[in-house]
Amino acid sequence: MSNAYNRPDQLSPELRRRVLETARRLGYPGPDPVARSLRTRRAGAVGLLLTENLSYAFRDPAAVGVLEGLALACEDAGVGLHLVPASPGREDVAAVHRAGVDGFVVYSVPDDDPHLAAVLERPVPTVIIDQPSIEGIDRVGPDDAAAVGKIAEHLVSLGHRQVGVICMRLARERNDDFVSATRQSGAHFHVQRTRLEALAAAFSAAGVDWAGVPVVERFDHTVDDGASAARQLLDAYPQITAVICTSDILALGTMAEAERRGLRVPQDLTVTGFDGIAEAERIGLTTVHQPVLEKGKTAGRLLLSSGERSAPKTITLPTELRIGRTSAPPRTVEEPWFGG
Amino acid sequence: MSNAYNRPDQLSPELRRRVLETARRLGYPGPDPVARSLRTRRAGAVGLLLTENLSYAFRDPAAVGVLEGLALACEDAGVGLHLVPASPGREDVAAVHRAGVDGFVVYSVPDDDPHLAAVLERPVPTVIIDQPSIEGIDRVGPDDAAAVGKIAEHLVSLGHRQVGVICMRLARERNDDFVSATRQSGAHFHVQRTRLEALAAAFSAAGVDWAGVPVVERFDHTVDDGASAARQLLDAYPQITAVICTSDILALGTMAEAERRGLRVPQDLTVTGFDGIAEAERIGLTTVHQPVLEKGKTAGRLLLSSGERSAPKTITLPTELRIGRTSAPPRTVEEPWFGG
DNA sequence: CTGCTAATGGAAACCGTTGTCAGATTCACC
DNA sequence: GGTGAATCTGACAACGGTTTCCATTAGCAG
Repeated sequence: MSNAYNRPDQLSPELRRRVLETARRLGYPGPDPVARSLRTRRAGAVGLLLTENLSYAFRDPAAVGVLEGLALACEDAGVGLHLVPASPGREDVAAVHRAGVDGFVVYSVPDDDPHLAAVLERPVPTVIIDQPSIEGIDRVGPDDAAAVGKIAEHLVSLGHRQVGVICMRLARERNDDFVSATRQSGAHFHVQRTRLEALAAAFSAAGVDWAGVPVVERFDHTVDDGASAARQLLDAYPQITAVICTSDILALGTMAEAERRGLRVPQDLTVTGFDGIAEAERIGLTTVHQPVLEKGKTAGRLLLSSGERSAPKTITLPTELRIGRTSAPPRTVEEPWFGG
Repeated sequence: MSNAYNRPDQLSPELRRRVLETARRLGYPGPDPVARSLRTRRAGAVGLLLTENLSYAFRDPAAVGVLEGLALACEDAGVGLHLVPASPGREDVAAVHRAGVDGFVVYSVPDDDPHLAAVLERPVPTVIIDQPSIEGIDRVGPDDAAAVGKIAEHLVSLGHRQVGVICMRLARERNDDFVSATRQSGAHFHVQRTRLEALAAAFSAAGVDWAGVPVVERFDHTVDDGASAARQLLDAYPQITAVICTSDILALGTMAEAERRGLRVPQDLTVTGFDGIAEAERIGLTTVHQPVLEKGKTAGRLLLSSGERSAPKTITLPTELRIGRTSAPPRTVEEPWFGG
């Protein structure tokens, strides 16, 4: 029976025809995939864990890009992609236990995420995209420190010394406010922490006191949140000449807020992003581009090829500084030799 | 053992503790999800079949919206979403057979799709989004005929009589060209066929000979393909005053081509779309909006609630004509009473 | 101390497939 | 007719859980 379905070459065409005919007549719907998976020990699917409200995940072009790349890799290999239901709110780790998959791709979760812990307990290979970085686990991501360093250098060389930062969520607890030094250094999102550290290093090297640089955090990752963060930042620190955002989405919000205030970009305010999404490119945002589609694809391939490999692998993807129309030297407020 | 994990109340805490302790010591990774699924006859996942290159699926905001809605419904119910690998090219129906799922959502496939046939053979509930429409199978979709009728009425009332149509793929065989009457009426994509029929009915009623209305088809659904279709259409029929597109993506391409030609929209050319994606709204495209997120969510809920129900259900979602800045009365070429 | 009931632990059946293996049948060929 | 290869048949043991069922024990009352 099994042979008729799975190994047509092992038996005569006539017999195969007869078997299949009889099966059809008896209303047999074909081998049960679950039973088959149990026996063959292959589920034919890859799990994807992203601890983010799915709405946001699908609304962020960078996330969609990763998803697309991963789906492509799965499609190539003929395996399914299983989206694990894991909202940030619910602690429902059961979904991770229940997922019949051959491996997991984990996309950008905090290092103390319970779902992640549940994934790592399972005896299947795992690849992490972006964060966290865990000893012994495959990881794919950009070199965040270097990437952010490029942005910082660019701004420093333009002459910016009074800057502000808008970043994404740093921990699982919501904090839509300014960020303290301890929260910065204790951030559970490795990527955001690294980016802040890289900024701190670069600006400190340029003689800027990092402790005096305001950092605003937003839990949700939307354009509107970017705008409200920019408002909060500029209300408190109007002297700022450049706003550094750790994502393009937040930067788009900052642009909107700048327009609302009548600030011209880049003459009155420089704005930078991160990711290099299409929308950013269209409006000429200065940003660091990272290959999101490649990121997903690489993670998928890495996962599907594990088993041939023993040592854990870390793949660092290239990034590229894209200087657009939203960065320029700061407007020098005090220029007595111009004034009357 | 099973009780220790799943029914803590059925045994003494002491025993439970001892069992779990021993399990941990032996390196037991918890119950195997596949074996569990086999016994309980619940996979805890919903399959999604979309016979479209995944790249395009993720690039089309309407498709992403559906996906998002479906994912939300699954998240609510705590079940996974299993993307079945099924490119239009490969006839690899095995992936459908291999998917361990409790039901399928089928999104916009041709009525002769082999993957769809494979899904229907499986003894699990199925919900179809958009197309095809199959007797006895749950379906969720807009009232395409009525929706397109609104567009047609709008254009007719504006005075357009010389129109052209750009539509999506009508069959699994590629045809990036004008569409014959037989191909129109024999289209395997129910939605596209219905839309064309509705246009034919509306314009015929307005005294326009439908046989003389050119229809251009594109296999791939991208902005570039929309542009090339518009070029083909306008090269052959420069007298056209309005281009009706069966999707916003194609309409965006048409807008681009119009600009390339130096045609002002809407003064020189009226362009309409279908779907109501964000990008269309932003530029003020005249289109019919359909609630794509709701579509996915409704399909998911319908599928997950089947079993409580016996009679197949068809849910028709509301659509709304959104008149934007891309439609206006045609430029009257011969206006002798105005001329000198 | 006996008898009954309730709680609990352990054993066995079952889910539906695949893989193996022994035995039966067919067929060709010497 | 005998031999060997090729093909087919049928039985059976996993795979790793869940569920049912039964035996054992504990608790308690008479």
